[in-house]
Amino acid sequence: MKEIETMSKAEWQVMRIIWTLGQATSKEVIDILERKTDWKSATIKTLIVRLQKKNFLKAEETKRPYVYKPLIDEDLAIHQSVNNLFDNLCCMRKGQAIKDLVQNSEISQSDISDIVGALNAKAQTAPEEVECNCLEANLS
Amino acid sequence: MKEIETMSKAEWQVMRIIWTLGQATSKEVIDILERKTDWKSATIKTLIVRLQKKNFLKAEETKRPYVYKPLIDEDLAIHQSVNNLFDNLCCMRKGQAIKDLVQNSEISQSDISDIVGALNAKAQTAPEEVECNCLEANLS
DNA sequence: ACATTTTGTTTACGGTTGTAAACTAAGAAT
DNA sequence: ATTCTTAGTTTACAACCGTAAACAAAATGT
Repeated sequence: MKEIETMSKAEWQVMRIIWTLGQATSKEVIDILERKTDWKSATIKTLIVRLQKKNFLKAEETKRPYVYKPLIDEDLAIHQSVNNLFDNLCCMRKGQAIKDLVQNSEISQSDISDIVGALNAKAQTAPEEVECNCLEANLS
Repeated sequence: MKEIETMSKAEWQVMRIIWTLGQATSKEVIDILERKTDWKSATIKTLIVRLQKKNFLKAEETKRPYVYKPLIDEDLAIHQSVNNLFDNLCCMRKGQAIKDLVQNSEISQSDISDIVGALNAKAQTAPEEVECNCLEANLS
């Protein structure tokens, strides 16, 4: 009884290639991943099949070789994954987790300005302290 | 051949309680999680056992009922999980992912300042653009 | 047309996770 | 001491995941 499909680590690698190329044949995906990883082509085929079953990819089957296209937007997928993970965290600690991410990620000047902008907006209504609700019955 | 143990979603819930309390008996954990979720006590016992096998928890077995204590620091666990997820992402998109997180998380005033501070430091050396390496053979 | 190569489909297998019952041992109550 | 209750251990089972071989169908080369 799973409500929302999630993407496994290996599946992410496949999707990234297809998102970046816009679309791709299995050969393209396999060539790239055989350079990035030590996966066998059979493994990569399995991942493509699973991504289709999960409705993250579709195959254009009008002619061979099939062309695979994403069915989910990359930014949406990122949004869902990241927020899904943050749901696990104590809300009191999310701020520091974000700071840690900032320090450990390469970020462009324009993204930095963007994030600062978002933070300034946030500061208008942000609380002095965020309460930990790890022991509360309450959802989230 | 798994190098680093990961914490599953359900296991996170257990750890959060024990981190917040500092230590806890199984009864305490079960009482709290039975209010937060619809898990049976048997399920929660299983999670506690698995967390011990993964070395995230240890039981103080000197007297009954056992007292369970965390073997991993909460901030370290968060750091590992979050960075592990971010490793899946196209590096070009991490900035926007962080912005999205900022917008969707409750963050305290002091954490906001902290993050802004980190961003300002980052801006000293940040590149104009971050290159996508989704198709590169290169690690990461 | 037939052999070979490429690409897609099916099957496989061990480990993890969500979910939990059953069993056992140790405390508590009478 | 015997029974009830609580807490810890063992077993279970289906879905998902990493990993891949085997098989089938289509395209390509000769």
